[in-house]
Amino acid sequence: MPSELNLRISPRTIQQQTVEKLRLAIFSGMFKPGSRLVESQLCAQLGISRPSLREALRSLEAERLIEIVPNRGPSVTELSWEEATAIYEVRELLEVEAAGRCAARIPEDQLRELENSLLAFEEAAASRDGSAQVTTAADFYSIILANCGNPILEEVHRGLVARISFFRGRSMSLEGRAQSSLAEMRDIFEAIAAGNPSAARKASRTHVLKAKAAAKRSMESRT
Amino acid sequence: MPSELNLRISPRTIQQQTVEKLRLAIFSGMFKPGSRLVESQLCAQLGISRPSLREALRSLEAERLIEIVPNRGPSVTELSWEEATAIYEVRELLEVEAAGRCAARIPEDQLRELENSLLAFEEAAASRDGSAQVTTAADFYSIILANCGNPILEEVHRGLVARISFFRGRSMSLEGRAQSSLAEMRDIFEAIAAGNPSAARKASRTHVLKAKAAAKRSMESRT
DNA sequence: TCAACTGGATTGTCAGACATTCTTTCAATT
DNA sequence: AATTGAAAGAATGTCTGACAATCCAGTTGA
Repeated sequence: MPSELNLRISPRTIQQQTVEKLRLAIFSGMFKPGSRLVESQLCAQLGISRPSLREALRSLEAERLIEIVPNRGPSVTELSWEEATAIYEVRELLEVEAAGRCAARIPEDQLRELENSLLAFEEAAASRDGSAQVTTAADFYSIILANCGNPILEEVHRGLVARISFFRGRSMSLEGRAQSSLAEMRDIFEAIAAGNPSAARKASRTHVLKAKAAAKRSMESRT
Repeated sequence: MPSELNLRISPRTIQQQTVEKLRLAIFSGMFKPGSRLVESQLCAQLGISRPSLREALRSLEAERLIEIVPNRGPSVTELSWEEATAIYEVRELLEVEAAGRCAARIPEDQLRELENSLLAFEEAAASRDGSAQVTTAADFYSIILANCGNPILEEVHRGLVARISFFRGRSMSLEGRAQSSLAEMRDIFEAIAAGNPSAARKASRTHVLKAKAAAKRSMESRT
């Protein structure tokens, strides 16, 4: 019996549920960047006590999704364009590597999953449902990162992408961005399906660079 | 006046101090990987209340330095060699990139700082003081990462290096490792001083790979 | 107009409490 | 003898309530 298999079933603690709910609230734009999070209000809304909430907030702080200034309390992290650029650059580094590795080692069934997620994004892109576009695109990357063979790469990437969720949401709603994004993702998929690492890397790099450019445009156009 | 300059002075909260103390305790090996951290004991030792401690623990959990299993409490994260390998690989990715960028843009005064830190490591290497070796080597990388022009790269790198502190401590005490490490770091320094990015990248890659190999040896030799 | 002040709101921190869950021990049964 | 089951003790998850320190905004006074 493989000793590494962890069969422990973890009860979902209030802290975990709170982190997840708040994270989603931030991703969905319910809490906008810069807005303050008042503890007493959140406690009431979530129906939990202050100690539990504060634990959850510390987790989110460590993820850099919120900032906690002593004696002023938590607020949703506001990313400057410089910081966002820095994140896109590191994301490029990681994602390109992951795409390359993925092309060399993805198993057949996962490749089909990847194709399905691409189709799902295609549908979302046609539907103009911004939220669905962001979600399905995220699924697509997830599969690539999950199959790159390096869980740390995956973990770090997820953390970074989470921090630019705000930009991703905006840029995806840019005129024509979803369609060109689809074309880029198709290129990535085909390179991976063909088992061609260098092509996958190239396509992936192109995609991230264009995503960054789109994010920048979306920032400049409507403040 | 530059509006980005944040002049706010933050009072150091108990939570922050606790995180720092516990982090140091883990780095120094005072709390060994896998060992349980009992809340009541830590509260007594640190002289703080349980809510404050638990907030600090959540921060450390998010940094992956400890793990908190529901109803079992926190324990110091125990890294398998596979996970450590994955971290070394991502570290390579980041550090190589940073060294390359650093070579192209480091200012004169920082270069001198880098040289000083190299000298400090040289001294530590001669002294056989393991703890000083780890510290001074970390300073050396810090300066490189701080001058790569990408704060996110720096941040992610710091987080990863923190997680393999245990391995670093062990491998540095390996016979002759400090000396060869010194030679590798000198190569990196010279490439950066010469403003030669590709040489810096190459030297940096060599260094990380050898560090990984040394860590592996140290794991195999003594349990 | 500007500076100082004051009051309310919010956070940082603590103490204490209790139900739930885990761990260990020990007895009982097969 | 080995395994199962029960019980006690310890540790965690969570809540309530409290209070001092700090921040913020609006008011007052110069």
